[in-house]
Amino acid sequence: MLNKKQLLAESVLFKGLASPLLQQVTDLASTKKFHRGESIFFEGDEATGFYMVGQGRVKIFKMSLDGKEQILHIFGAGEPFGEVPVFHGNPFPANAVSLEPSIMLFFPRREFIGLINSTPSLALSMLAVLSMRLRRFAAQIESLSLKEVPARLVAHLLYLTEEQNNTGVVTLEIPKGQLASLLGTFPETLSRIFTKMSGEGLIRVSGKKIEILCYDKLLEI
Amino acid sequence: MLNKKQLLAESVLFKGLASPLLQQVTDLASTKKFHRGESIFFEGDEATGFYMVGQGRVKIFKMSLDGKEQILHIFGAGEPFGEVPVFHGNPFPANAVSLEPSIMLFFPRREFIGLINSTPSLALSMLAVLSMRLRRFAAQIESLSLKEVPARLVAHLLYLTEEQNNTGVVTLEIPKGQLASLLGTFPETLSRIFTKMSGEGLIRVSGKKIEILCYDKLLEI
DNA sequence: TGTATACATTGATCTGCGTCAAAAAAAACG
DNA sequence: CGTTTTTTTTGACGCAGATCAATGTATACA
Repeated sequence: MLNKKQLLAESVLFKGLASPLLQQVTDLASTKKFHRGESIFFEGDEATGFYMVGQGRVKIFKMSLDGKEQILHIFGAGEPFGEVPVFHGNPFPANAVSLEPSIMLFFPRREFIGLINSTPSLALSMLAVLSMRLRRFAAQIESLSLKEVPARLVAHLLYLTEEQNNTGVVTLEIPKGQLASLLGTFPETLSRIFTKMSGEGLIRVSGKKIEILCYDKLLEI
Repeated sequence: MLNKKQLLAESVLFKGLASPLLQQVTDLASTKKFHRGESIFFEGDEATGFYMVGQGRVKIFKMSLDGKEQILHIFGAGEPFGEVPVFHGNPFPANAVSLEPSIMLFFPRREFIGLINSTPSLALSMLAVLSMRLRRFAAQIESLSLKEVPARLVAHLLYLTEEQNNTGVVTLEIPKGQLASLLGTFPETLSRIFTKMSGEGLIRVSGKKIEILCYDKLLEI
């Protein structure tokens, strides 16, 4: 089972909230299970509230007419998603599917806005979350239009090393095909780049483990 | 001269604010003039507050090491910019330069946060603004990675037609080279696409005026 | 443990568009 | 107005990476 209150207390959004308020938030959230590959919402759906990952992972993505997808985010436990339409009333701007068996918390729009109205610190947390996302998006746009694919891959690997605060070995938490979509390219291209970089002795790939061999050379890309 | 209070009263951010509060906001904002091409802030600068366009236009953009630029936004009168770092404390994530002789209003961070703390409706307006931007960014990312340049141009033209709620003739408010950067491409490429589409009888270009000749065919792209 | 499904790699080909160069057109400005 | 500066257009060329097709390798699930 999932300890809702503890999860919420540790999330960016509700961290530092006074205990009675936290209880209020906890009561507000309903939970729902999703299995791997199941859709949570679609682009264009009316948004009656937003979600937070309780357990598992979600992928947020856009889709073109001919079925190509571009991943916008991948979120894990404690991260809110689908909050954007809550504040301007439009429908969801992208799709969400569960990447694995997951539990999602759902916060109904109207009640949540009420809560924000009476809790300035919550409003500020939410502003911080949205600001951080805008930052990431700006970086992603920069990346897509100013860098070529190898550079995007390197940036992502370095980002992962930092996130997994570690020793030169990063673990991909998504299949390589999905990573390709996240980087705005295709599985074939990504695969070729992996082999090329391995050949040059920059990295060593084995399954989902990637070893960073030559940190300096990577930075040059 | 610029009527600060009236401008603010009509801006998305402060619209609907009670008069005494509006006065408070007005007093908070200092004004500064910029001439065409002048920088307002740089990526990486510490952010002590945010801005709003009083008069003129700003371009918000990222720059690669070798000098290529990708425009993220172009803002006109009444639109706030540089608000993102206010809420998470990091430096500015992009550059801002004035596109023409402009007047900018500046809101110091600390005081503004204080104001939000005591004005829930202001917090909600700000949340709405940030949400809208996230939406646009998501669309831009989709566009960059899933569509080719002609499709991006068409999308932009249709967006302009709507914004200028009019009769099949849109006016570009920026030079074509800048438009290229906004679309994530280069002046040469954009120029070629314009000639091609003119040749096909889809549009008619003369200077900054673009006439939409065949609405339906454009939609197919 | 075998079989089905998803994921990954490799090769061959094609093309959109970035890049360099240079001229023409338009706009800015004294 | 004429001159300078900026913007736009045209041409030739090359390459990163998308696309098609086929095979090899993990992973799931009965």
